[in-house]
Amino acid sequence: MGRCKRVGTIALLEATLHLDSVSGSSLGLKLKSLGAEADDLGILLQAVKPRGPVAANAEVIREPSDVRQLTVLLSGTTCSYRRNYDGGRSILSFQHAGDFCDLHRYILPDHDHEIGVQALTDCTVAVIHYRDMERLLSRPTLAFAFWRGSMLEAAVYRQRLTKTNRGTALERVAHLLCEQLARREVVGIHTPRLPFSQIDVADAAGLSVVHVNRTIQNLRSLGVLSKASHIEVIDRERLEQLAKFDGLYLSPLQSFPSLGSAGLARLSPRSLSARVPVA
Amino acid sequence: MGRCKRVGTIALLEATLHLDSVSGSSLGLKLKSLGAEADDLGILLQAVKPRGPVAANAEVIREPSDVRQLTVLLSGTTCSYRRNYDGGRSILSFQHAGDFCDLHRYILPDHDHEIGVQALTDCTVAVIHYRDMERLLSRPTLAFAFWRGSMLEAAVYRQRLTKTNRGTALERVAHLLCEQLARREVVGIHTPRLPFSQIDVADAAGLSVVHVNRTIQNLRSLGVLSKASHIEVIDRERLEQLAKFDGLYLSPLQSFPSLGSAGLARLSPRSLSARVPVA
DNA sequence: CGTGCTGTTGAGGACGATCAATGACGGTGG
DNA sequence: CCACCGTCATTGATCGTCCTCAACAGCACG
Repeated sequence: MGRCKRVGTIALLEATLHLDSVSGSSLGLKLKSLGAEADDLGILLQAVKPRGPVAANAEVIREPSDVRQLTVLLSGTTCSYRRNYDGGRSILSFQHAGDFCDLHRYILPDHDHEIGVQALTDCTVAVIHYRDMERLLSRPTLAFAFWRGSMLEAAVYRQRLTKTNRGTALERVAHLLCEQLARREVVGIHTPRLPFSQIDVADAAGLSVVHVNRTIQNLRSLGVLSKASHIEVIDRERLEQLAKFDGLYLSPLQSFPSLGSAGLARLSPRSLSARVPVA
Repeated sequence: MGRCKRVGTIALLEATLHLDSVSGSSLGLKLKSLGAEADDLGILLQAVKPRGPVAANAEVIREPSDVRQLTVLLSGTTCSYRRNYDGGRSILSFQHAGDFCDLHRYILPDHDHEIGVQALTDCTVAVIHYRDMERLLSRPTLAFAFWRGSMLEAAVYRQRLTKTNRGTALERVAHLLCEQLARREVVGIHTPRLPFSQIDVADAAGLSVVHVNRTIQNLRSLGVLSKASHIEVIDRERLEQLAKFDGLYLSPLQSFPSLGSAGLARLSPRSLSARVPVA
């Protein structure tokens, strides 16, 4: 798998493309985390066309005509969301530097046209035209990287599904924050401060703003978040405890000894539903 | 994209592989719905090795040693689930004939080892060894079909996320049922009866069994479900109304006129969260 | 004819939604 | 410089959906 072939060469390639080295290296780190090799990055970056800045709160994918291209986030933070019938916003996931904003509609047609992408901070974005994708995908390792990207997205949704359905408000919020911290680290962002408003958190966690506020105050009084008016994690370990967070699902390549589902013995039929304390 | 090249040839190929034609054609239908061509099906079916029956309530993926192969469901219904800390079962999704049970761990290593697959009815399954996958994936249309499969899975999760977070119990349950009906139709299953217990529905919808029971009784009194002790939809249209169901996200290939996000004008910043009645 | 699983019903309680109002902050224009 | 405005954060009070606990009925199974 793609070893660390020195970030320098990547930054160099990016520089030739007028991508600033910081954001570019986020894209590079992201792709390496998906198993792309150093050669792939060069090829890919040739296809990445800068598209300039997007102001906070603006839509990243503007109109249907953006359809024939893939949008990639170079810096800043965005969210993909959907409107629910009553006009509310449901945030499906966040994107950080290096993430693709609309990979979901490259292969599937725009059935998910109802999904929007909104900038949460000032951002810079770039695009890859669909006609260039074929060339990129002809490289197996790169094709696999894209596929992995899709599956990672699915894994994130899965995780959210389980944490969201059951679980208290505190767990949901804590888990959401943990996930973002972990995903940002993958692309080289290590700040403890997250660029979300409480409204964003509410829409992502499926809670009311009021209750998110109270939950955050709770986290603050526990010494997990700073007292500042923004969201800043100061005791990450405790946060992960509270969230019962296990970041394994976010690292696509790290293999580890097959521990299997050893503990999960055959239990009686559907009574699986019952709260059987795991052996 | 993949026209209907006559199901007969598919059935023939399956027969030579000792796959019964009914279940085989589910797999065929599924793959065609993902854009695979008739030629692809032949190639694929050569790699599909029958693995025999699985009794209701048993685990489909038995142990870690099943890791180097993909499991595909030929007949019956299964669910993929995860245990949450308290021993409860969270159902992530259902599989019907033709669906892959563990595609999620082909490209990603078994980070999601904690995901189990349980038979809800008597099933027959087959496997594709990973070593055969490379050959399959060398065919672009087939590789795309697999990728589409992953993305479709993600789309299902997305939909569940929005319907599950917000939305009443009745909506959640109704939507769940609608989704299964639609997905079963894709693979040629048109019966109005669904092979789930109320416990399964509860674990999938993130509700307590008691409340699911009351919700189902509600649906029965509305004339949507039959009074029988199993789950049988007798007024599907009404069910889809109640669920606000739009099955578009389940049909990966059907393209349609770009209707874009016309109605969603640029609104003021994050107040998107507010219940702005959609213009 | 018990045993186990699923389905059903009742009562009480908790978590989180909703409604309403206020404070803090930054930007804009007079 | 200050009044005005919009956005976000915060607080209190009330209400409803859904959870939990508990018990029982029907049914298949041995």
